[in-house]
Amino acid sequence: MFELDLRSRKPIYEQLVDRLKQLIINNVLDKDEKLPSVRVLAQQLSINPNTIQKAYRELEAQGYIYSVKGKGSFVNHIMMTDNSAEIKKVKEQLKKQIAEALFLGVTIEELEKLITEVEQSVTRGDQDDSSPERH
Amino acid sequence: MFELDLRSRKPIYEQLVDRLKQLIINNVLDKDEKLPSVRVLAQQLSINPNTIQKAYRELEAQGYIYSVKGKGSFVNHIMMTDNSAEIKKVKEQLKKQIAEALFLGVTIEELEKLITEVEQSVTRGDQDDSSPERH
DNA sequence: TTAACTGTATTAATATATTTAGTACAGTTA
DNA sequence: TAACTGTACTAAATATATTAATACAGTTAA
Repeated sequence: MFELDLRSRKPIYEQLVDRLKQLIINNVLDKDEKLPSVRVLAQQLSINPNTIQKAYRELEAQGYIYSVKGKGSFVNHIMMTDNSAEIKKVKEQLKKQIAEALFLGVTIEELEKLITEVEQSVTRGDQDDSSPERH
Repeated sequence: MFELDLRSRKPIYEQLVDRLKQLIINNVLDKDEKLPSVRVLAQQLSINPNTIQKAYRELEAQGYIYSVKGKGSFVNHIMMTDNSAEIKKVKEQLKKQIAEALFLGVTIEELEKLITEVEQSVTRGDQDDSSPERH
């Protein structure tokens, strides 16, 4: 499904969270799409199932996925969840990164170009009303 | 000088790096301004000098400060260093954060407003030609 | 020159965080 | 029923961060 850097200073479960977020954000994974089970993904990546579970738990806490016992873990309809806390976080982080970029010599024009690029690369995923029952 | 969260999941030395970067980026610390010595800052913050040293080493590697044995550590003229690698990093990080923000519902207008806000908050520091000798 | 400062390096011990391993339980699906 | 799913828990192993103590070399000012 994707590659990990087992030698990275960044914990594996964090890499997993980041990578899965990317896939969800860029609509590579559709709404309600089933993620690999913790055991299957663990085997594919040759890491412990507990590590996958930790990543999935974090993604669920942040509202990106939801899990149903016995069924699996699925991509969430993000708008259904309260993500105001996440928005605040990402905005604060963005301000720091923007300040750093400006300091390093990146121009405002370049920053605006980045926004345009990202916005165009994010293709909208179609809506789909058939969702797994959540209990 | 500033406060740290010793209970945070984020390592102390990383908090130090981030905080000092902020101060440098926002011109709270002027070019060639002397930072507290590793021992003094360690005492002020009640942490080990080695942890300060680790943060300073990282800041030096990223080009934000330079250190002279026997003299001290000083804020760098960032433009004198090759920061293209740092620029590439921060741009990549920004793209991820922008994608996440858009996904969470932040509008492009809000993103552009963020840039304006940051740009206005960063007051330009005056140039100063008297620098410590680097050897 | 001396005393007190500076950065830097190294080793060892400790503390904390991450990952693995193994097991168990409950719900789902065919 | 058999094989899947998420979830929880404890224990052990591993990796990382932090502290502690010491040492060495360059700088500064008395």
